[in-house]
Amino acid sequence: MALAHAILATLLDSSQSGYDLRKCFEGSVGFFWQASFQQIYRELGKLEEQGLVQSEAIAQQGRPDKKVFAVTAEGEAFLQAWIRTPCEMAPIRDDLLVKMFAGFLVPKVEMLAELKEHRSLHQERLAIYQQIQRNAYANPENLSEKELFHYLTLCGGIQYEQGWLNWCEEAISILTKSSASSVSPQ
Amino acid sequence: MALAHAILATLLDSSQSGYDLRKCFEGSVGFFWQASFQQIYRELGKLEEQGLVQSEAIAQQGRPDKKVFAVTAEGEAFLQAWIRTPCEMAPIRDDLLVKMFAGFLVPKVEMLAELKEHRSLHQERLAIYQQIQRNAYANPENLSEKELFHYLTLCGGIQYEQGWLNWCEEAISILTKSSASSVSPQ
DNA sequence: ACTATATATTCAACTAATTGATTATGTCAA
DNA sequence: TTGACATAATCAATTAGTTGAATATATAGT
Repeated sequence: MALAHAILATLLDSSQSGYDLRKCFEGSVGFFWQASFQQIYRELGKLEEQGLVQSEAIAQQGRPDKKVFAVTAEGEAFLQAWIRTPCEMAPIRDDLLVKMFAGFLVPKVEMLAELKEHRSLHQERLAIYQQIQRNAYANPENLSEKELFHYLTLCGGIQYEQGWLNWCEEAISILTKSSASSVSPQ
Repeated sequence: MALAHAILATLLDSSQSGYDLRKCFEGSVGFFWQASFQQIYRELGKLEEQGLVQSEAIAQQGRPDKKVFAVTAEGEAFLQAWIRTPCEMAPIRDDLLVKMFAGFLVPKVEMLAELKEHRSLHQERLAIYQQIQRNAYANPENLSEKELFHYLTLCGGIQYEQGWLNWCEEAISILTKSSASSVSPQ
């Protein structure tokens, strides 16, 4: 279970509200973890109970009040201890691959359409990550400790998307060739 | 929720017991889905209730009896319908990337050790997949419909592992360079 | 005035996944 | 003959994740 740790790691970068965290998780932090706001609020509650984060109510003009969460010393120690314990490889659980495994059940054109859709989704995502790379990490040699690790995380997201993109291209190419020479089932 | 669909797709390939399914999920089918045997048995129970699979008790000599599950016509239609509905990209949730994001909390040598461990894990996995590729799919041009789709799934696993491997190499290289010139904390 | 969007949080119900144990039978090796 | 391992299945408890809704305030556009 790493949602708690992902939240701590994000808050360590900058203290913020659950709402802002959620935006991080669908934005820049999304290349290593994703979570809904219900999950985030629930987890923040638990973390506060355990004393790993603490909140401060901030009154705002023209907007609802917000609770800004910050990592405590215990929270940092907890995160550090977790980082030091070895972890397993993340298991693959991908709907599109399951579909592909039984793809002979539908006409090839339909599988091709889904593959092309995913290709463009991964292309978009990759383009976003590469833009972050160009804008924020123009010369990786001169980064601070913290920035360097954030940069490595971004690189992970890029490799991941690149991998999927390669596969989409490969699968489209193979399926296109084979459907040119044979008739698809219904 | 694609566990049910992953089970149906696997059973469609060959009818088998929950125990055998579990072995598939940690073996060759593992490049698109992973599940524990508790999950599999529970899901098989549900699928049987819904009439999507049916079981036959097989008495064995020298071993406990087993229940072999087969996909019904309804099960196949159900799977086909699911394949035809578009799906989203799989979200990334990777412990190692979370660790990396807050990697500045521990000495670089420790992060490097973890990265090297994961590099070898991904290398091993990739080697297994590539061996399957060489053994079972020596010339992808002459595959049957079904085999072709299974082959594409394998390609997905290969690209995935290759992507992580690339990242491990990249991260190790960058961290090694930077730790040569600076002292680690802690 | 009405609608949509954005900020900010929470509740309730449900489904999925993990962890750990339990119950059988049989084989093989020390 | 004891222990380790493989086959085969299930139960109970807990944790994690999803879905859908509700509440409240403010801004911008039609």
